Amino acid sequence: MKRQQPPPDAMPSRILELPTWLISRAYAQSHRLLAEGFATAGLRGYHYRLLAALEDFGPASQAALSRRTSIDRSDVVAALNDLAGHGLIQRSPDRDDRRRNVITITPAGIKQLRALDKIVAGVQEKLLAPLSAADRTKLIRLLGRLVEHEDQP
Amino acid sequence: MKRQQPPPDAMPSRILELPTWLISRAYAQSHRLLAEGFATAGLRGYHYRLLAALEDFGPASQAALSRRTSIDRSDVVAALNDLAGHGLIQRSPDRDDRRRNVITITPAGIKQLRALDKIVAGVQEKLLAPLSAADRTKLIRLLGRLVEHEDQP
DNA sequence: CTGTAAACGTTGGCACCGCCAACGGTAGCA
DNA sequence: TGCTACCGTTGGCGGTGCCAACGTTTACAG
Repeated sequence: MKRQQPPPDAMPSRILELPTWLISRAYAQSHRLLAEGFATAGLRGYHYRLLAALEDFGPASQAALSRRTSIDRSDVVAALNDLAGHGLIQRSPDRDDRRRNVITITPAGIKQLRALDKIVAGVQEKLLAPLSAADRTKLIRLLGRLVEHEDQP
Repeated sequence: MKRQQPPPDAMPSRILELPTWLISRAYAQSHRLLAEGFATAGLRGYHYRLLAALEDFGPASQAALSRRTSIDRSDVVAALNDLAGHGLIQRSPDRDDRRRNVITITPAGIKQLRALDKIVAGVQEKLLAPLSAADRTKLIRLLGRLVEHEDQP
C-alpha cells in the first residue's frame, strides 16, 4: 500500500505548538474555504463585506463603507468598481455633499448576497465540523475575548 | 473630552459573529505582533521558520526545508537568499547529489534564532494575555482539533 | 544500458489582504 | 476668508501562499 501523496514532513515542534501558528493554520483553512466559495461567484472577501454592510446599514458613502468594513478607502474603490461591473451596486454622486458618492445595493446585489450568505454559512459548518456544539461555542467565546482587546497599546 | 481617534464604526453583525471572521481577526493580531517583532531583526516569518527547521533537523536541502516548513520551494529560494545575505545560513553544493544545495545554519544564525525565539515567546504572551491559563489550554486544544483535519477532502 | 520519469533549484508571475502617501476637489469652521 | 478636515482616487509596497516553466541531475523501468 503506497502513499499517493508524498508524506508531509513534520514541522519544527517549537513552531507546531505555538498559538500563533495554530491561529495562522486555522486562518489559512478558513481563508481557503471562503476564497473557494467566493470564487464560484467571481468575488472575494472584500465584496462580501461591502455587500453585507450595504444591506445592513443601507446606502452609504465610500468612506462610511470603509469604516464599517475596516477596508482601506483605496481598496474600497477597487472593490466597488468590481461590484458595479457586475451590476451589484450603484454609484451615484451625493447631491448634498459633492465630495461623496452614494453607494446603493441593487436587487441583483441583494440576490448575490443571499447566495454568498449561504456559501459563508456552509464554510462555517465545514470549518467547525470537528467540534461539538459546545466546543464551537467555547471556541467562539475564547476567540472573541482575544479579539476584543485589539486596539490596546 | 474629545475622542482622539475617530470612533470605529460597527461592522455588519452577520460578519462580526462568524467564526471565520473571529479567526481572521485573531490572525491579523498575531501576524501584526509577529511582524513587528521580526522586523526589529529585519526578518519575516519565513526566515524564522527556516532557521528553526535548520536547528531542529540539521543541515538540509532546500526541497527538504520546503517540505518541513510548508514554504513553497520558490519562496524558500528567496528567503534563503536573505538569510545568506545576513550571514545566518550557508549554501553549499551537495557533492553526493549535484541537484541539491546543502543549507547549514551558521553560529550567527543560531544566535539570531535564539533572539527570535524570545520575541516569539513574548508575542504568545501578549496575544493570550486576556485568557487564563486554563482558557489558553482550552483554546490551543480546540484550534489543534480544527487544524488536524486540514488535508481532508 | 537506455530512455523516461522524477526530483532539484531557480525565475517569474499571480492572488488576496492590508496599509500608506499623495492628489485635487469639496465642505466646515474659526 | 482662510485653514482644516474629509472625500474619492491613483499608485505603490509588503507578507503570505500558490503555480508554471526551465535546465540540470538523478533514479528507475524496460
